[in-house]
Amino acid sequence: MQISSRFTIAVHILTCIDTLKDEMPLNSETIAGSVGVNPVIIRNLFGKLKKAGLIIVLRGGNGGVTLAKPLSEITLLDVYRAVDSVEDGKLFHFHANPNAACPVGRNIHHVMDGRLDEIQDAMEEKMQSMTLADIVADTKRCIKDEKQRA
Amino acid sequence: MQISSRFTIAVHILTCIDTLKDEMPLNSETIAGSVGVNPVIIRNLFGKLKKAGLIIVLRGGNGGVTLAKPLSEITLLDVYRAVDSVEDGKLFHFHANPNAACPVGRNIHHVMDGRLDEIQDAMEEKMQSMTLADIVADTKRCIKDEKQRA
DNA sequence: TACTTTTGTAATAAAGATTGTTACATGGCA
DNA sequence: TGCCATGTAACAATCTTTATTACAAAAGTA
Repeated sequence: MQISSRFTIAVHILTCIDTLKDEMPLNSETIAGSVGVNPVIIRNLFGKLKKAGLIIVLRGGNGGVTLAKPLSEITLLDVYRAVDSVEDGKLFHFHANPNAACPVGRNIHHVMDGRLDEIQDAMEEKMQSMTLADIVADTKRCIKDEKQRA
Repeated sequence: MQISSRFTIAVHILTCIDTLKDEMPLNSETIAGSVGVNPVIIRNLFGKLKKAGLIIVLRGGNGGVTLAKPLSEITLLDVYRAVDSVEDGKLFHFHANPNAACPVGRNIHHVMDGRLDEIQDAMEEKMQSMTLADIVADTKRCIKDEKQRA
């Protein structure tokens, strides 16, 4: 199955915070409007991103969300891990009951584990090489291009 | 969410075919016994692996399954793709309704798509570098070690 | 203090995928 | 004609995701 949209939504949230901070109040309601989901989904992700130290969230009038660190210090891997994109941090679901009475059944887990980790590492290293600063820079460039065309 | 156990089960199946071919009849029943799932799960995977040209499946008495090509020519990526490990071949689930009325909402998909593809490519390249011959060699070594210890 | 706004979170439901299981038709060989 | 194994349909159980309502808790303001 696919990796949860929590990940792309979280990137969307962080991009909004930096890109729209001078244009509108940044709360779960307005961001939900941009993402196209229920505000509670956003508030739950606020909780995870806050716990990971990526954002600061305040309650009450004039509350809302701000970044806790520079965009250049937030990698896609940080976001991916913050929102529990996969169960227990493991990308692959290994079948649970291989038969220990079979020579293959009792060894396959051990033989595959290292390789599955290598594959996951390759993916996570690529994620670590990309920062939110890259994403936001591209987004702002797109917006500027739109204005020029208009 | 995690990648379906169809992937690890399929690797288990192919490993059984080569490792146990002289020890027992290789049909959905015996392989299901090694994997620890219902034979119908195995038969459904037979269908996908067959369609991908990795195995040959015969019905009737003395039926069962054999490899369609050398293990060294089957990569983990081949198996991963054969069994539809992720929907539409896309690793990431992108939230479906970003708001086109928002500057971020109407650009985020385009900005992220290339990067998500890069991440997926990094993972798939690693998978392509590993063959079933590697897995089976390790498995046979484990089995030999077990016998020495006994 | 009372009011308003916004987060935090529980509870619930609907939809979708995975996995397990039974049942039976189909194909292929003796 | 039997026998055996695959192919597949049909269903159910479980789990995760996503959506939604409701309300308590916190924080600022009049």
